[in-house]
Amino acid sequence: MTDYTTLLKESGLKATFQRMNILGVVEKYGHMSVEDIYEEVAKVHPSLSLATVYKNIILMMEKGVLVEVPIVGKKSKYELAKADHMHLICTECGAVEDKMCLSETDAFFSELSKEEHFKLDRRQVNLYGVCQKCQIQEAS
Amino acid sequence: MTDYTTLLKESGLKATFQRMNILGVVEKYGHMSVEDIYEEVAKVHPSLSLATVYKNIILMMEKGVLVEVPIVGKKSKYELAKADHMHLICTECGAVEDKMCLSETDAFFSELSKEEHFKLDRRQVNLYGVCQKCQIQEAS
DNA sequence: TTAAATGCAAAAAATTTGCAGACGT
DNA sequence: ACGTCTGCAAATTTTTTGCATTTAA
Repeated sequence: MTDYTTLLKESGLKATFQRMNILGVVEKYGHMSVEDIYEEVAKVHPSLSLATVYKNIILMMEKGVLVEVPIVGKKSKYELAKADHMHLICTECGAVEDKMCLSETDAFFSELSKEEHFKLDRRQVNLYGVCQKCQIQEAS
Repeated sequence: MTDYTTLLKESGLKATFQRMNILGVVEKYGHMSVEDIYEEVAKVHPSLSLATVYKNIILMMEKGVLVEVPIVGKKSKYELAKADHMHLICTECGAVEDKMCLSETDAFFSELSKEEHFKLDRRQVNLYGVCQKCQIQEAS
């Protein structure tokens, strides 16, 4: 998906240059903090205001276009809303990688929720550790 | 466990009144934000400084006594370090409930990490939804 | 006794707000 | 043309820091 204009309009938002670019960099890099987004979009739009980034992240989250990924010990990152998935988070380099959710584990979570009379809405699975790249660098 | 003095000393920290009380309220309530902790401990120690709470949370996390629980759309909460577990988080009332990790799902995460050459250190499973109590209130 | 911890106040960082002008539809 | 959005600057909120004093061991 790359048609941000349609995505925004369907969400009841105007397709501004700033919003298109926010979505663009988030899709390109996968997971970005507020600062990350600001710095990256400012490259192509130097007059961008940080306040605009904040306002849009909040707005786009409300509209279900962006999703917050809170991370232990760091600032939250944001990603495009997409099919449920898990995150492998490298505690060395900070990289966040998406992994498909495992249908097996999802089944267990659904079942557990049912037992607990908990109306499950959203799962969040983050695995923290050291990615392959950082392991190799450490070894040398 | 209630012997915070031993816990702190074994972690190389002095057992101050402030620290004992921080651990006390965190254990009592389960999951608390920085502000929560400050307000609660200040009740028994009115001269408490918010800076002291911040400093101690950071220190106790470094020593592995406290653990951060980042939550979508809210400030992080903190809990006592304990056996790995998951969280059921109510998006209505904010309650956080601990649930034992499922050995079945853990096995899948370990296996996935191995496949990905990811050195898994810590799992974080948060299920967001509506707790039974809030469902009942909504119905009425 | 002495290194570590506290509390305060000030600084820094992060986020939010209000509003005038610009822009998308 | 209209209502929304942006950018700015100011206000708030959150978190960190430095330092003089106090405290646990």
